[in-house]
Amino acid sequence: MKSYHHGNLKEELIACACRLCERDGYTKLSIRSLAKESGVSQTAPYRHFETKEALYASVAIDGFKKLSEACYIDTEKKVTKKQLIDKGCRYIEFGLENANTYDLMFGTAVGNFADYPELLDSANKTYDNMRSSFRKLANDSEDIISFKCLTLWSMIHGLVGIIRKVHVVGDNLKKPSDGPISTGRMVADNLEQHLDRVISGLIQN
Amino acid sequence: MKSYHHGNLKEELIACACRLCERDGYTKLSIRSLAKESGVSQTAPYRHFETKEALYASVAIDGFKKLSEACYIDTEKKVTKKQLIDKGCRYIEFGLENANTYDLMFGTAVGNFADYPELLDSANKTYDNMRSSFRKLANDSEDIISFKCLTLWSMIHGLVGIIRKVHVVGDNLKKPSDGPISTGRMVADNLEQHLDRVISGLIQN
DNA sequence: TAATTAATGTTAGCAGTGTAAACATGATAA
DNA sequence: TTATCATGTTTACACTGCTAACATTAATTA
Repeated sequence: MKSYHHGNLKEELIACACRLCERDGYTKLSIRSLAKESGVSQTAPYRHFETKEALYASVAIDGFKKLSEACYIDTEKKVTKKQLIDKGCRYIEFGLENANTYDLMFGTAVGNFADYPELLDSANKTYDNMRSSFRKLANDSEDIISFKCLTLWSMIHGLVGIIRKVHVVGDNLKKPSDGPISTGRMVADNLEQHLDRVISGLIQN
Repeated sequence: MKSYHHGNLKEELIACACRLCERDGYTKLSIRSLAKESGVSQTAPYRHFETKEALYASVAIDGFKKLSEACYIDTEKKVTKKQLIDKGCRYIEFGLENANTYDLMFGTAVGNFADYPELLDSANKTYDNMRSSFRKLANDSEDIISFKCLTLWSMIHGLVGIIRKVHVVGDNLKKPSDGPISTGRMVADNLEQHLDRVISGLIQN
């Protein structure tokens, strides 16, 4: 016989939300279905999340922690170009393999990260590690580090978006020899080489 | 006295949807509110759009046309580096000034562009003009053109996303000297210079 | 021109949503 | 032991996308 109090509802809701968000996309997620999945009444989640956005924030936090982990570089030790290329690859792989979660993290589901300090913190940590990597890689001024870091970040972030869009499109298209489809596939299939070229260019300048 | 038939409902719905999507974000848009705005019954829009996604597609088509126009380069004539930098700037400006529409265009609101041939077409045209620009700028192989084009596209697409996220975050934060906030602002404020560096690197290699 | 059909509108209704208010239960602190 | 407070439930409201059945008018055809 189950007790009136769940005991571990918040964690279970987050875990469940993470799973469903990734499976169906965050737009398909409803608080009610989530409650049902956890065997609890429709409005029970509101004891743990003020709004749906707060629930999204929790899922995003989990996502940023996993992303950070997936592409972490130990910046105490020496950092090599190869490591940075690898970091970029793993970032992009995360974005492609956790596409729906990635949307949640970088889309407009959570309007303002500052409303959720832990989210802001976990997002910043992801960026900080990339920045530290650049700082360790070459003896540049802070301005140059900013430039290089944002260039790479925008590149890999953009690649995630573009490759996905292009793949989705490509699946139902007689592919033109010239359009974004073949290009997207090409880059996705040669990710490491592509990043090598970009990062090499960045390091030299 | 107004007639039973509206006469121009589809166009009015699209125009209205474009306006509301940009103002409030596409998630806030409802078919019902749209119908009310156009002075027509709740379900009248279903005579012109099978689903809400189809309506989104129409808004996205309009967005891609405007984006294409905003950063068009005449690739019949000679193309200069300066023009390409300018193209990138105007692309990013479009993304920032029409942020909500841009989300709709590049997010998951429309699952598969191939379901809406006109959308696929207008999206491809945007890309094609950038590709043609690169082709005109230097005498590279098609593979190299693909590489350069996708690099730049990902960069500017990524910049739109990152700058926005960073700005939203930044507005409510004691800015750390090291985090993404100051970086994002810096780049947004020096967009032309930033793009110059990236594109110059691309052209030389 | 008259009759028929197709396009475009309306009304009513279903199942689902986020969220607030009032109430119930039971763990924890006084 | 009792009072409080966190956490659960029930009920309800206003909203959503979408379907089915019906109404009106424009377009097509006999």
